[in-house]
Amino acid sequence: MKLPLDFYLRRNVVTIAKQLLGKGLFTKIDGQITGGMIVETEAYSYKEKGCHAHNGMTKRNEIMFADGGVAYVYLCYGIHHLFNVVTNNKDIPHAILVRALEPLKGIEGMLLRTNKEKLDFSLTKGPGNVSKALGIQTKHTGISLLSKELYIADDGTNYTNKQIVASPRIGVDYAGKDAELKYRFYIKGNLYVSGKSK
DNA sequence: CGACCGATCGTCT
DNA sequence: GACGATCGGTCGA
Repeated sequence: MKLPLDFYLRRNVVTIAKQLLGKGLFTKIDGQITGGMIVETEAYSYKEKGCHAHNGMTKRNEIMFADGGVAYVYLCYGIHHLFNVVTNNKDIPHAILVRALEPLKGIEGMLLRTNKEKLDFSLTKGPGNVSKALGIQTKHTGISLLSKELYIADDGTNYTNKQIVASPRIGVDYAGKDAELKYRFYIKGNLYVSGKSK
């Protein structure tokens, strides 16, 4: 079952970021489904400096100002396509960066996209790797998360606060004080969470 | 291990 | 013209 639109339209981006843990993120490209379970997310709100939309709308972040339930994909460092979930209602730019998955489906296809020989933790660990493995690119910006090509599924898995770790976000030093916000969430002990042993 | 570095380009100032 | 919501490799201790 795909997550319903209502899921994304709620106000509290932190709540949604936590609830996305355990959900399935999949793409269907050229008839092949690839994807896995979300194990790590980061919340971004226009109210804090870490967020691309903090200083208002630009060409790049325009889609964050749309109603939730769509994808925001942008190019980072000229190399990596980073995938975000847009949440909240029109004109209230919130987004959730998906930082890591546990591979579930189409592993062969994901290995091909990433030029890997066999499955290891690096396949879908880290936001750049997630997008590469699933074939997500900036052209997918604006696509509905209930679409056929790109969607988030709910198999009923929910994690409790006890199983979720909150920590500061990665790579947002430029946000000053807001870099300290514990807006990064991951499933405790999951081996695909970024930043641990390779 | 940790620190550093190169790749690579669209976006914003 | 500078700089990333990154990654993987290399180098030195």
